[in-house]
Amino acid sequence: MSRPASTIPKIDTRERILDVALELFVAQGYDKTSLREIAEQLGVTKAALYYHFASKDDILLALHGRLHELLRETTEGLGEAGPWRPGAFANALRRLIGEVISNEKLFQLHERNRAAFEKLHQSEQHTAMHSDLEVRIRELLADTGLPVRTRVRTACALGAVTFGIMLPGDAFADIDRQVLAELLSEAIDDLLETD
Amino acid sequence: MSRPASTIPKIDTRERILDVALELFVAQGYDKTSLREIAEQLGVTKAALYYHFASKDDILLALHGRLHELLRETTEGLGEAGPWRPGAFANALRRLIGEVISNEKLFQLHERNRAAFEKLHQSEQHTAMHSDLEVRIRELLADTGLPVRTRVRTACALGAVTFGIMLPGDAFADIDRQVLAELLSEAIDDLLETD
DNA sequence: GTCTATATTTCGATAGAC
DNA sequence: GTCTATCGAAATATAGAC
Repeated sequence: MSRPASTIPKIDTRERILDVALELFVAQGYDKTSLREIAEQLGVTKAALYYHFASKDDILLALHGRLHELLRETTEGLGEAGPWRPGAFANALRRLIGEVISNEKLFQLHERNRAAFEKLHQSEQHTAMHSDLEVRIRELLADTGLPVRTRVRTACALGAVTFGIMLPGDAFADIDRQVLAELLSEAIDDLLETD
Repeated sequence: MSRPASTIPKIDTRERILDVALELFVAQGYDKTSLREIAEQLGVTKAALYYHFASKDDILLALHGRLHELLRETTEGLGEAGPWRPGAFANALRRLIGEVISNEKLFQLHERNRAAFEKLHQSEQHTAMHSDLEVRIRELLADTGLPVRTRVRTACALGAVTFGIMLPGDAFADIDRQVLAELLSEAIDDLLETD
């Protein structure tokens, strides 16, 4: 423990802000959540948030960064350059299932606030902050050189994983996460490896 | 044409408002779209909107009604009472593909503004305005009497159709809608009729 | 049915004390 | 690092003339 006592933060307020914001953005939506609400639930005032973040968008951007980091670790070294082969996507998706399950909220944030992220995407110069995965999926779906069937089924597989974990909410509360992961992986197989 | 000339509306302004609102709500999101924007694109003022609708939420509710009507027509007589058997769901889903394709915007509205709809859902007393389809899907997913595999795959099939049509956006612009419908139907088969 | 105001509220953001 | 206080902008909604 070489850190001087004077610089120890309360308990990393910045991260606590992000945790609360994530919770509220998922539950109510980004736009319908005010900074006042976040601050109240945290026991501080709005102004305090502005010490840690430059703007409301900046909070959203930081949460986007969490996902970005997560995807980078998961997908790095999977395909070096150029567009992916469909097989590589299947592998990435399978590998991703576990991450989505153990970071449900983070993915829900993106699924349920697509409009907000798109606006962030175009206005800010957070260039090259796109996740590789996201870009490559787009490339794969739009690649007219691939069989149409492959492209459509790729989208289906993506939807299957997304809905299989996020749509049901409480409806799948009784299902073991490990079992769920295996069933989803199996579904991906059926969608992407039929000929 | 028995309608008296004096009661002929300009061109059914109410419907035109809904059309513009649908377009903007999908493109920018419900919260980020102001009534001023809707009015401007329509060539009228904000106040005019309030003649036709009681509130902004009321506009969203009317659009929800459009979908409700659509689903009612599509699913009526499919299963009379009680929860659905999985097979009945597969049929409903297959039947639904065409509707989703030819009413893309309407479904996108719901997919991209789930937060707004949920708030509408709980605050307003638009009780019993839930679509049968929606309720029954929930029942099916949460039915602990069914095999877990069936429940998970039901969610997958739903996601496959949703993402297959809505996620890609322009990426599938080159794909014929009829072909797309057949490929999705095929994917549903693979997901729901494997043993 | 549509207009010109205007009321009312809420929110994001800033300034400056502590 | 957090507070009080406030500004300015934008949005929803209303009142009343035409």
